[in-house]
Amino acid sequence: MSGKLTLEKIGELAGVSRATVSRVINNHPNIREEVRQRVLAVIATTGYQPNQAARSLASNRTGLLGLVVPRVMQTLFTDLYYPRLLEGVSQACNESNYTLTLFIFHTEAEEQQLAAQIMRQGFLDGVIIAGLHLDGSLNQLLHSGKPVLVIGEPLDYPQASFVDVDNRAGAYTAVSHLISLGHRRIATITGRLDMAAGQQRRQGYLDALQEYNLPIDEALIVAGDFEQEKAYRATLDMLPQNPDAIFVASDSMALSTLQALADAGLQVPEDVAVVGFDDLTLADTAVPFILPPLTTIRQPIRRMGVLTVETLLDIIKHPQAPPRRVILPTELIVRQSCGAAQ
Amino acid sequence: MSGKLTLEKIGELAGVSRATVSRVINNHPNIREEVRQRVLAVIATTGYQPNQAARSLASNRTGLLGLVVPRVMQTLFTDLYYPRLLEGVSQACNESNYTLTLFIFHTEAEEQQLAAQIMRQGFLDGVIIAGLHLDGSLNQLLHSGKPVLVIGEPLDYPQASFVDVDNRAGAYTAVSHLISLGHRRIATITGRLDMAAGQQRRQGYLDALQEYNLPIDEALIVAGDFEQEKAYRATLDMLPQNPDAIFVASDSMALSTLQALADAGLQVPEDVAVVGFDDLTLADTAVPFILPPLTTIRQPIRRMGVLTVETLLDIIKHPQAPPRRVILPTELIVRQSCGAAQ
DNA sequence: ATGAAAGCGCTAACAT
DNA sequence: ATGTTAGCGCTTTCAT
Repeated sequence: MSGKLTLEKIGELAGVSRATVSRVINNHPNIREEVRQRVLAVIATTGYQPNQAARSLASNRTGLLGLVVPRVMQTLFTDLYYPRLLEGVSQACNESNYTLTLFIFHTEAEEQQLAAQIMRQGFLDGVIIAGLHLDGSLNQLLHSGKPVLVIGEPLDYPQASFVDVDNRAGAYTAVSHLISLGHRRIATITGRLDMAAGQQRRQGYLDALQEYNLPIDEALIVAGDFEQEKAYRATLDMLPQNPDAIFVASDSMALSTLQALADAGLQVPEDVAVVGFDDLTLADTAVPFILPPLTTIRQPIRRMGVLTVETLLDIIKHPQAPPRRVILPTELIVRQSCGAAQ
Repeated sequence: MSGKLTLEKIGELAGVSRATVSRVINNHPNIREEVRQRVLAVIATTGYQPNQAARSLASNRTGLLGLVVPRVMQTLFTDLYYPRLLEGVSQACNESNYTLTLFIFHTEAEEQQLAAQIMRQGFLDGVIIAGLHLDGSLNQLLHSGKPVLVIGEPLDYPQASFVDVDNRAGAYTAVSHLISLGHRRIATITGRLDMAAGQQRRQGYLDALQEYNLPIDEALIVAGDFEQEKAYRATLDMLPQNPDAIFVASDSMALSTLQALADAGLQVPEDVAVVGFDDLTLADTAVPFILPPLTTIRQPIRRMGVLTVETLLDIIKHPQAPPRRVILPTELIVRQSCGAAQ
């Protein structure tokens, strides 16, 4: 090995110009097969790897995608939502030869500083924002001209491209299921109503009741804000209304609801049926000690990660096309808490 | 705004050469304060951001750190180990102005392909490998000359720099605790013995017994391999030996042990005391339905992430120094499964 | 303390 | 189908 390996050197060894080597590497057409093989052979034997920085500088593409996890979403790092999302995102990046960069904001100062960095020209080819919120420095990103995709419909930015699950339909399915099991006084613990997920899950609940001509009782609609403590309290406070079933807008809250019901001496599903939303760890068999196992609406989180990358790459390829709105279906997972399982 | 913002343009606007602007940006000494202020003002008003690719090409540094999660470790993405590690790593990267890139291997093909990419010159300033295993393409990385740090002591590469917790001492503490509670027939479900964590936790168990002059009974040492199913079976198979306590080498296995004990009609901690290792979700209060809450050895996972980055940056700065061996202490978390809590 | 100028290694437009 | 060449935007000697 003599010195650093560059395109020039490879060309020299293969008896061609550096431009030809570049073409071979980038799979250009119009290369004689024989030459291509010769060049590839030299590359293989030398172990040559192109210099990414030089490449980016010349081509104005970096092959880097950013995944941004805003500060407000941090609490969510306590369940497996992000790990699963990350798996999907990572896999799709691998498959499309992009490298994933990760930005997790811990403080507001970080958010400020990193937002600038993220928008830097010639640094990221595209950005995924996992959970947008108004109050950050991130909204600038949406106007920066850089390809951006948001996970979770951002209510305040109707122009933004996003990927989300069909929260309304999921909630509708959950509540319809409870109705089909004979329940009539169905309550709901709602999520944050300033987020699309919270709003739409509530709407799905309302739609289902309406569809089956059941009365809508405001006393049965209580706020949980996606927080466990609030859900626990809300459940206890609402119990005097004698619900025979509860649709809880997230599994994490549903756990607290189960706890509250247990503390109130009620049996699930005998006294009150419960359906959650998300199908995160808590609900599935990885933790076998939850009694009773939670019937829930499964989000295809991993798939969402994959689609996010694919959609973002499409945006990068066609920057002028109108905003993308990708909405994935959910799935009802029947376990014991609804009383349907035998 | 006229055209693209470059060093040249900033220099023009500030009435200096581009070299001076570069010096200001990179905090070189020997810049007149007045000039520095003038340049900084122009940068601020124009919103100029240096082009990272150009920077990297000229300086041979990218500001990119890689975190590699090998394929074999994938199963571990079912608990919160990696999310917590990621938080620490990410935070430390933010603080030191490095950008984190994430590589999760899903298939062997991916591992092959990405390993080459990761080693590429001028791409990553340093690499963290979270869980090394022999059979991958990753061992090449250790010989590539690139700064590499491994999380978890790699048994097969004594020369590698690593960060790990003190597994032996942690296990020793766990078992000593059980002994101090009066237990004498203490069993252990071991982890994978081809990993340092598995070996050392087993060793800590042995050391504690020896220290207190308790007999070592091979029938009480059973293999769980860090797998829940194996742990479940191992527990049931070993019960005829009448242990009065069990030290389980991971919380995830400990859950299966609790399940097995429950299925065998035994009470914890009354009939058998249990202590786990890791202090992941399963053990803490985020999931309030586990009965009984698990006494365990807490790993400072997040802190490990932070230290990993700091150590790696130190390796980057002093490449010639001898390999780093960073070992963090663990902590006994007493809950109900050991019988010590009132 | 500042400027001039030589690359860093690659891509892509142009030429042949 | 391949070679020549002009940058890409920055850092970093080397002058002054």
